[in-house]
Amino acid sequence: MARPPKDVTDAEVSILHVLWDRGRATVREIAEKLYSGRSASQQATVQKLLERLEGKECVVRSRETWPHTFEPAIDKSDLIGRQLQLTADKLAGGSLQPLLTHLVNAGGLTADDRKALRTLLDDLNKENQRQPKK
Amino acid sequence: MARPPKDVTDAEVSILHVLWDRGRATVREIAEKLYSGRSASQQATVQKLLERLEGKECVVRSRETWPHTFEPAIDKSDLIGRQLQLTADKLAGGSLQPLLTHLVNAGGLTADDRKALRTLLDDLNKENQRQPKK
DNA sequence: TTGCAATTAAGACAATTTGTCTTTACCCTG
DNA sequence: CAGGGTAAAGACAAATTGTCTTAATTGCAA
Repeated sequence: MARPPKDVTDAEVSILHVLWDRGRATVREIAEKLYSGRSASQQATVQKLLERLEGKECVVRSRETWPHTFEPAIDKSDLIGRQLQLTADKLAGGSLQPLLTHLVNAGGLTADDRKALRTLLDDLNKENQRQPKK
Repeated sequence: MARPPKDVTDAEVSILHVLWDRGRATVREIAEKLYSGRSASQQATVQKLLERLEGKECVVRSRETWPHTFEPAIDKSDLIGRQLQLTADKLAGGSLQPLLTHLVNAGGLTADDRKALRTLLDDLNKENQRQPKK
């Protein structure tokens, strides 16, 4: 019945992609980009989606400007992380490790990718030494 | 055709978890496990969810037995992979790499996670050595 | 064999989600 | 102040989701 507040929907993500690209945009600009048109109803759709994104605190609306301008309030990488955690909660008891395993095994990593990953791990370990467990 | 298998809902996943644990189960067993009860309606709910899972080809029903028994038709890791690909499609242009990057450098990993990842990388390197490309 | 209790099948149901659109009120600039 | 563009509010249908009801089947025990 009551579905847990699902994350950001597809249409909303498409809006976010425009904002991530431009940094800031008006309803009209977004509508032109997404629908290659600006009929009243299309703009209203964008307006509604932005309103919902605002409610989810994924965009910030500047009401001082006219027309209002919108900025993303969340990074693409944050959204990726959120989505990954959702997947982990749903399928792996909340642990991200199984996702990692899958990505490394099936992610099509090149030798260079693996090398870079290893370096990253080394850095993380170093950092962890300096700041041991709390 | 090869229409991407539809997404699996939360209630459906909880059914799959039971099946992954037991390997095979009847409606009644699943209902008892999930709802700690076996009222008619609860079993009907499980029945319906299994029917939908069957439609999504996520479980196999054995109609020769009575009552019917059900087996998972998809691994947990397959489902994880499917979900990861969905996330990649939605947020990373279909590439899994950004998800990996995020997992590694966004700090969600424990020391054990990192250790496990390092082992994974070792295995990949070993495998790669057998087929050297210079 | 019959009758019963469990199981299956079919589908009704409300609550929610989602993307879209309509309507109305609002703000600016010419 | 008039008009076009914009915002706000919300209506809308279609689809989803989890649950439940009813009816038809099944296998077993009496």
